[in-house]
Order: sequence, then structure tokens, then C-alpha cells
Amino acid sequence: MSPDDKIVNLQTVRRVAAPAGTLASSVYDRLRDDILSGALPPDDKLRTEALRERYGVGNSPLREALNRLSADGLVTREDQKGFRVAKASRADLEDLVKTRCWLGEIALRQSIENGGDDWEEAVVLQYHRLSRVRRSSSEDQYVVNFEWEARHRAFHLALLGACGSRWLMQYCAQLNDQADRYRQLAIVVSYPKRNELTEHEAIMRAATTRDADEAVRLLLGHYDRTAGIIKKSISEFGGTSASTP
Amino acid sequence: MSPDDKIVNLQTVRRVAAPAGTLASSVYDRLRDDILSGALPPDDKLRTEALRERYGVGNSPLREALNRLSADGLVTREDQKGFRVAKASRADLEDLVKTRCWLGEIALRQSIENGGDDWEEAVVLQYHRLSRVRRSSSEDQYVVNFEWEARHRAFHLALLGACGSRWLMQYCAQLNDQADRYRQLAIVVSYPKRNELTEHEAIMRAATTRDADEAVRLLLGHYDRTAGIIKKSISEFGGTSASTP
DNA sequence: TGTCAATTAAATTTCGATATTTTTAGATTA
DNA sequence: TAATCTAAAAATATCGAAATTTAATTGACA
Repeated sequence: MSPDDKIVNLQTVRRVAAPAGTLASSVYDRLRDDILSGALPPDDKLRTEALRERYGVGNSPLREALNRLSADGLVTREDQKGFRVAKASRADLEDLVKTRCWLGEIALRQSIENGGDDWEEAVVLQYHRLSRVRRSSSEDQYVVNFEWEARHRAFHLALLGACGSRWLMQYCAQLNDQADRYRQLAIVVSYPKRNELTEHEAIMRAATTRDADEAVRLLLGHYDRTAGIIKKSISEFGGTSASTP
Repeated sequence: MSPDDKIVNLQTVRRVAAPAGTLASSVYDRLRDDILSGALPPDDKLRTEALRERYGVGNSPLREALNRLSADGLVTREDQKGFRVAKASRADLEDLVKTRCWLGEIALRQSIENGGDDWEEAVVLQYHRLSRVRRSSSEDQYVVNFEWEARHRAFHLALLGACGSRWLMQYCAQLNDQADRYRQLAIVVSYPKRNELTEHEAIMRAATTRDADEAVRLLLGHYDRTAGIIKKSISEFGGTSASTP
């Protein structure tokens, strides 16, 4: 048994073939994927030595990537004490989903009000793309399908994409990412039977019909339901990844 | 003469005496101040060599600070092209204030609803502290008073401090900082006669009286008025700092 | 004179090693 | 046994120079 077992497998196929222009960006992408997919569990200490070996890079690009991630709230940093994967807790999740609902409602209403034909088309398009890939890479057991994850993100962003505020969009995107991480953490425990496609379709229809109230109701319900499933499937997060008797 | 002379120049008295635990954090604080105060103008290219000399540090801590700042949206980064001070534009300002109003309203209403006695006391206290320092360090001309800036920020944060969401608070704080930067940029041009203390007092009273609608009206008016003054005092931002015919 | 290519210069990014700080382990003492 | 201090080990933070990439300059050619 190598010392890095907890990190390694999870047989995750990389989402993209790292088109990174700089080494630091490449490491950033990979680390980000590993955190969002749960391969690196919450509160895990991120030792530079171990990570340098894992990603095969030097000190500088690694440190740079970690700093960028701490900006995204996926990694925490403390002077002289290095980096850790951001903690996950029930309280934080509740805060997260609450904020997500507040901001999501504003963004969706603005989008429905301001969005033109191009916005409508983008929403329909992204929904279509989402509907063409499977939720899980495997039939019997759940295996992260990075393609689905990417399209799911794209759909939700398109939905809010005409809100007319870059700042708001940026925040919504960040909250989406955070929620995605919790979703992955939960799924590791139990893969819920949930037909998300139906929910997404209903949201898409209400939005493109410009039925703001209904669209908001559906979207917030979607957010809440996701959070509910996560909370149900996990008693408490952040624990050390088992082992050590 | 103390040995800390290197801090002195730029005739700005540092807000805090740099209690930084690490060099990178120290540089981060100083760079941040220089950007927020307008000493480093928007869109300015940030060459590592020049900055290393200016702050008297090596490559690593500087780069680390820049990466953190790009997280705050005060600095932009492009692969292989380095860092620049974030651009400032009328469009961005309008986006900024719009978002600030959306989020500020939510945070204030939540605070008024959830806040206990401790919150009320904090608001009153911060208002009092704000009222004890002058807006400008000098009487006749405007000179940034970092103490006022700090207390002003503290007051606004206290006001929203009981909203019950760390995410929302973080966003509001970031938007506040951004708005502060624009304010400094504008003031360099013309120092408007505006009795902000009266506005702050009114907001404080409405909030502590739990008059949500009135408090929101006043706060958003405060935001809007600030943005209006800024827009009026500057035709367009971001230009190179004069020179070069 | 204007454009394109090749060369030089400048700046960013990255590496490898060193200095500091924190954590761990061991020993000593109350 | 618990607590405290000291020394060793590990990890973080920092430096200075080398390696890449981008930008600028020069010169040739149409």
C-alpha cells in the first residue's frame, strides 16, 4: 500500500485533456476536479511535497494553483500552516443553499426579464445537450460522468446567463460549484434515484415561457431538493476518510 | 528613526502596522491598500521586477500576493501575460452598484429580522466610532484618511452582519471594497461636499428601530448616491496615468 | 514606403535549494 | 501520571537563477 492511496483512484476519467497554457493553470484544473469530485476529501491537509509528486510539478506552480483555489473557496489557507481542502459541514451547506436561493432568484428573474432570443436559444440548447448524456458513467453503480457534470453546470449557468450582471453571475457560478462538491460527497455514500432531467425540463419550459414565478418556484425547489437529498444521505461531513483504527 | 523606513514613502500612512505573519500576506495587504487607494491606477501593468523593488521582496511572495488579489477581483491575470490592476469602467461600476443593491437589500432585511441585541449594539458602536474621525486627513484638500476608511467599512459590515450567511457577507464585503476603490478614484478628481455622516446616522437609526423598508430605502439610496457622484466626477476611467503624448 | 520574417530584448513562469516556522518525539521533573 | 521543556524532524515560506514565452526591433524584400 502506498501512502497516497486515499488520493489515487476513484477511477475518474479526466474531464478535459488539460489545454492549460501554463503549468500552474493545469495543476489548478486538476486539483479543482479532484476536490469537486470528492477525490480529495474535505479538511484534508494538502502537503506540497505529496502534491508535487502526485501532479509531477515544481513548487511554484503548485503553490500558485493552491492560492487560486483558496480564492474559489475550495481550499483554505492559514499563514505558516499551509493549505487544506475546505471543510464541509451541515451548517455550511445550509448557508450555501440559502444564499444560492437568494441569488438564484434574482438572477433568474432578471434573466427572464432581460433575456432575448439568444438567451432562450442558449437555454434550450444547453438543456438538449444535457439530455444526451447519462448521469453516471456506469449502469449499475454510480461513477462520476464528468461530461454530465460539465453540461449540468452549463445548463444552470445559461439559465441565469442574461441577468445582466457579471458580479452576480460570478457568485452564482461559485455557489453552483460549491453545491456540486457537496453533491459528489453525498453520492459517494448513496446514489439517489432521482430523475433530474424532468426537473430540468420543467425549469427550462417555465423560463422560456417567461413564467417568472413558476420558473423561480421550480428552480428554488430544485436547489432545496438537492440539498435535502445531500443532508439525508450524510450524517456529518468533513471527517477523516475512514481508516486509522 | 525607526528601522521601518521602507514603509514610509508614498506619503500615505499605512492603515495598520503590518502585523503580517508571512511576507506574502504583508505584500498582499500593501498592494491591496495601494490599489484601493488608487495609488496603482486601473489597468496598470504589474511587472514583477518593478514590484519586487517597490516592496523589497522576492519573487515568490509577490506572485502569491498577486494571485490572492486576483481572487478579490482587484487584479486580473492572463496566462503568460502577467498581472494588471483590474480595469475600471462606467459599465462595470453600474453593474457593481446594481449587484450591491440587490445583495445589500437581502442582507439588511435579514439582519433586521434576525439580529439580536448584540447586532444592534455593534451597529451603534461602529457608527459612533465612525463619527469620531474626520473624512479627510487634511482640512483644505482631500487626503485619504485610512482610519476613516477602515471604520466606514466596519460600519457597513456591521450593518449587514446579522444576515446569517457567511457567503452573502463575503460577497457584500467584496462589493464594498470594489465600491471603495471607485470612490477613491473619483475623489482624486474632485472631493465632493457631502455630509455622509448624516446619511449613516439615518441608516443606523432606521436599522436599530427595525424599520426594514425605511432602512433599505436609505441604504440603497446611499449606494446609488455614491455611484452617482462617482459617475459625475469622472468621464471615463482606466486610462493610463497621463503622460506619453 | 510598407509588410513580413528573423533576431534581439524583456517579462513571465518554473525549478532547485535555503531559511524559518511548526509539529513531533523524547526526556526530565514535579 | 501529567505537564513542561528541549532537540530532532517535517513542512512551509522564500530566494535567486534558469528556462519559456511574449513583445519589440531590426533588416530584407516587394
